[in-house]
Amino acid sequence: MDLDMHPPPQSLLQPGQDIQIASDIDWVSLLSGPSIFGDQSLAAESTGGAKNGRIKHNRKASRTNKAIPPKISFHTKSPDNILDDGYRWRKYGQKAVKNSIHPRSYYRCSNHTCNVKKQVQRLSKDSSIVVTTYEGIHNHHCEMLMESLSPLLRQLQFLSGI
DNA sequence: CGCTTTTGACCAGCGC
DNA sequence: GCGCTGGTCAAAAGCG
Repeated sequence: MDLDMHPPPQSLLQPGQDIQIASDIDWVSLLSGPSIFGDQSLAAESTGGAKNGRIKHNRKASRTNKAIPPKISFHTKSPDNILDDGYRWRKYGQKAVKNSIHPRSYYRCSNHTCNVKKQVQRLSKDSSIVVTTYEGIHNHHCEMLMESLSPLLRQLQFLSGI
């Protein structure tokens, strides 16, 4: 499998942060299908309809289907909501979610040509755990990321081979 | 001045 | 059909 994705490298984490790939991940389904946290809660790449003439994307396509971009979720033990993964993110929304006292934040890659999104939410059970879900693949490189990515990438490739 | 964050409104999907 | 929910938009405000 080609692991062309860019999870947050550990070397970029702040001291005290403890990154942990979500437990019991089925890597195959994770990389090709719905999120491990449930399609309903985290799926919605292309959403849509129109708002005052605005064109939105087709949400149904993402719910029912098939062409879902890869999603990678991380559990990160950190006091900070923002996991510094080397990329620049622009926040475009925040929502209170059901069954959680913590709001979910929505970010997009600041690179205009890059369509990657991520969602950040704290676990209601354990406020110190931040769940970061990446959706899509960066179509550009980040030097800071690439420098430090190698060790984790090797680990991911190992895991994907299991 | 350009970029980011905040925040309320809007929309579609889903369950009933 | 209606209400709930999650995801997105976009204007305004904030910041360096």
